[in-house]
Amino acid sequence: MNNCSCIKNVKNEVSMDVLFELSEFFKFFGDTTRIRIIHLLLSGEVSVNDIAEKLNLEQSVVSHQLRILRTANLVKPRRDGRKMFYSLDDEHIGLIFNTGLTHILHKKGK
Amino acid sequence: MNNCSCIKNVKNEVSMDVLFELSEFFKFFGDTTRIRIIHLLLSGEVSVNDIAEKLNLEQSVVSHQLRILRTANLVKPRRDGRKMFYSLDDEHIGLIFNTGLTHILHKKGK
DNA sequence: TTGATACATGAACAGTTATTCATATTTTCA
DNA sequence: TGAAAATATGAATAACTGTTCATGTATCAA
Repeated sequence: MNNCSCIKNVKNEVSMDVLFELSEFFKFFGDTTRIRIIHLLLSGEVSVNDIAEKLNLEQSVVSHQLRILRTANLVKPRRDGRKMFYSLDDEHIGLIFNTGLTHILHKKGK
Repeated sequence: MNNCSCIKNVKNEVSMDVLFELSEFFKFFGDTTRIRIIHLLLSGEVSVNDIAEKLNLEQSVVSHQLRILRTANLVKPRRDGRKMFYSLDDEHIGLIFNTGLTHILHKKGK
């Protein structure tokens, strides 16, 4: 056998780096404001002001959270005049959202 | 039409309560220690001391995090003598873990 | 250019949370 | 019963995070 660490990446083995990134990734979904924004963007792109109005949040709060989501490449901006439209930037986001949602609804169901 | 709030639960509509619970739920995955514990338990039940040893964590840290996961019904304990074996308590946990993992690996892939 | 609109950002504050250390509880075995 | 092993818990601390408030930047229209 070989005890080189390169060989260690067998099936089901996940490096600590990946586990760290994974927890960092889930953190983005672990905030009410962000999850509400993500949920809203699931149905298409929305401007910053519209997000704030529809979610009844201050514009500053929305901008701050959008910056976090944008830095993480979860949302992407598009400028149109003075407005900024944000939309989800990753195909996985909806999947993860719905997987969690299914869990919650299933739990409430019984 | 009927404006009773009961009728409001149309497709794609999620109440703020559920969105709040959803974010609370994702928080459990948003910590490195907990995600490492969850990952370890994916392959079966493990005792507290074994978790601490395999993850190189203090026993106290593991117990504290296990309590959080236990309170949230994400893990369940089983006593055997003086040992406590913990295992995942919900079929969805592995699914959510893997959905996130797929995202991370896919992101690193390109 | 000036004013107004839309958005971004920085600093400060408050609330939350994970870890550490000490100690308590539970079970087994001599 | 007493000691040891395995785990749980409480309090304190330090670090992190979201919101607020004030202000800065960019774009358009007159």
